Amino acid sequence: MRFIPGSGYFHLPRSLNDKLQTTNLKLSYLCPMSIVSTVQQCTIESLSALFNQSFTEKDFQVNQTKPEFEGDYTVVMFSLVKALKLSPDAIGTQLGDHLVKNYPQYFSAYNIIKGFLNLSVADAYWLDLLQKNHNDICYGKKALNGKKVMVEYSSPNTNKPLHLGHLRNNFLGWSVAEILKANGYEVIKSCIVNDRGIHICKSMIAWQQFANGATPQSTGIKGDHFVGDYYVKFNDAYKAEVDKLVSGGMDKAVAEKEAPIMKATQQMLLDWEAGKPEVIELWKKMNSWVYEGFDVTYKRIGTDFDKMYYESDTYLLGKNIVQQGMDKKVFFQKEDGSIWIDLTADGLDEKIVQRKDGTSVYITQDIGLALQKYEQYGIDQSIYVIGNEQNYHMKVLQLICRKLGMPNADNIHHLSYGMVELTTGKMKSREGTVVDADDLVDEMVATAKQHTEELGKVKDFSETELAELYDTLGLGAMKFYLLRVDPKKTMVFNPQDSIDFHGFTGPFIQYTHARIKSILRKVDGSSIMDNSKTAMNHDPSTMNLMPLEKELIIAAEQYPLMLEQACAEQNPSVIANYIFQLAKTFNSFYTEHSIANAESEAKKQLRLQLAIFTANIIQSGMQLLGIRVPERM
RNA sequence: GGUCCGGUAGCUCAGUUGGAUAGAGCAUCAGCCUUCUAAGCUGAGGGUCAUUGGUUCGAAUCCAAUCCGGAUCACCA
Repeated sequence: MRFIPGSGYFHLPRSLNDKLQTTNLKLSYLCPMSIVSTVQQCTIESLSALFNQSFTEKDFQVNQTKPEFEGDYTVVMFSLVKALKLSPDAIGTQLGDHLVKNYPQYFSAYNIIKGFLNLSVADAYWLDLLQKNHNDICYGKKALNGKKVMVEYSSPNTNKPLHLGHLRNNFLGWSVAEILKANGYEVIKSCIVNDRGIHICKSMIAWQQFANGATPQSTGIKGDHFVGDYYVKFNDAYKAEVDKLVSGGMDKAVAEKEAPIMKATQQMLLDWEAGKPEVIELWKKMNSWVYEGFDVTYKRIGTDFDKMYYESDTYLLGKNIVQQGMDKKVFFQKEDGSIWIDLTADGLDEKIVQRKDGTSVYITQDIGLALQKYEQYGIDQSIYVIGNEQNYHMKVLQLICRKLGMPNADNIHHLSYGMVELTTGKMKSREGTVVDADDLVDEMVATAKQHTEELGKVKDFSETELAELYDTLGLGAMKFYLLRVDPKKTMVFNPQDSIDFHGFTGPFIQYTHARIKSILRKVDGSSIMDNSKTAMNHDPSTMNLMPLEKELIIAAEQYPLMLEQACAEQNPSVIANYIFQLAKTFNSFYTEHSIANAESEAKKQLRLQLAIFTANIIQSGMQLLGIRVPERM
């Protein structure tokens, strides 16, 4: 899963070069290799020349040099000591000499401190990199690789509106899909809607009993919230009925089954499965209300899908698979007729795959849908963005698929993300502590409005421009807040932190972008084009990079690697952390050095290129997180 | 109880294919706007990397045990 550096065009083995002639992968090799890979390759070649021994990039470590030492990248000597039978410093001296002598285009100097070989990368290398890439809006992205991936995410229930937990799922799924695209994969974003079942019937029954024909239109309530309200009403009524039965002397467990509203709900589920027209009609009507509401929310938060699956269509899938499993003796039948799989040998339990009444359970549907996805799209990988509470379920799903010998079994991947908790603990719908998605978006946008008005920098904006800016900032803050944390970890949602627009936040990065754009507006665009090459080429003496200039190029150089790492780990937080680091570096640079009024024309062109490079990467990286960046703010 | 995941600064999080004195943001304190947007920059304080032992030139990172927290182990989805 981890990214392995070293796949650039530099010194490709002959066989691989030959391969490139005949495959469509050619383009992905056209991007220049990273400086880390360059250091590795040069080190390998130097070691071979010096000591006549062959090493691979795994035999030694290349790190970025710590700021307190002179140099840019560091080769750690210790792991070579055994093979070469020399002291770390002796190896370092020979290697450093050889590298600087034989690769002057890459290395300008070296020093050795306690077994660490610190290499200074030649300014010419950085300048070349800057000139070649600063204007490339596709910098770091890869050409199509012919692989197809499906990312299933969001997966809402049609009985209640989206909440904070769904937001993490939506942002994560969307972002991972975009990151995969940027790395050359063809991606199908899909969504399975849980639109049937007992929980859906609960809100239907409650509406029948309490609504008196009210609709979202008649009440002015957004459709998903409207239906969600009846789901709550069901639970209130149900609890009241159970309490009444219990106080009448009934056992609680019995009361929970005997409560009239629950019995009515169960009957409704049977009627639904039997296709009873008035139940189907009500179901369609209420679901359509929910979808109207979801559409508004999805559009607002920027979620989209290429393929929708509905559980009402897929819940019967997998039935024939049960029969196949019986034939293959993967499943077995118990005396009561129910069908199971024994996973105890794999450290799990027995798992039911078909009820005694012949109906299929959740996991069976999932097996069927997994196969359908594969057959419909021929996908190479199938990613499920699902909370870690379902780790066990997904493990079982994959295991069953394997045992059934399904061709797609190994392509299933559970992108398991952690729950979002509140500072007060977990969200609990029963205690009313669930943070509603629509409310949260409104609050973030309102906060953006308030901050913007306080600062008063965009007083000339039109109403439309202002509304767009508030959306950009509010949603940017929210998405960044949820995506900056490693997906697999449980995270805490702190309302105060989430509406902070300073520091490690989306608006901080957006602000950096707006500042750059402000400079670029002030500098005549044509002068950039006309003067850049001539000025910079004619004045090499002023081209000695200052520390912050170099630091910024070094950071920018790492973007392609970050994209690969984010893809390999399916982890947008890699990009969030990186872009923040880049923006921070730019802000230090910005404070220290003037761009428009630089010391010389050459420096001005250099810094303009740096600013453009930074803005392009910020824009590109933020786009992969689903965050827009403003021209002004 | 079985399985899995986690424990790093007051708070929220980086850092984990083993590398130099463990980093950010928030909060606290001290500075910086007649010069490209101060939603910014600079600096200070703040750590038993849960605990103990092991592996080795070197451990927050790998291994073992323990403590603490969470998830899961439904004829629910």
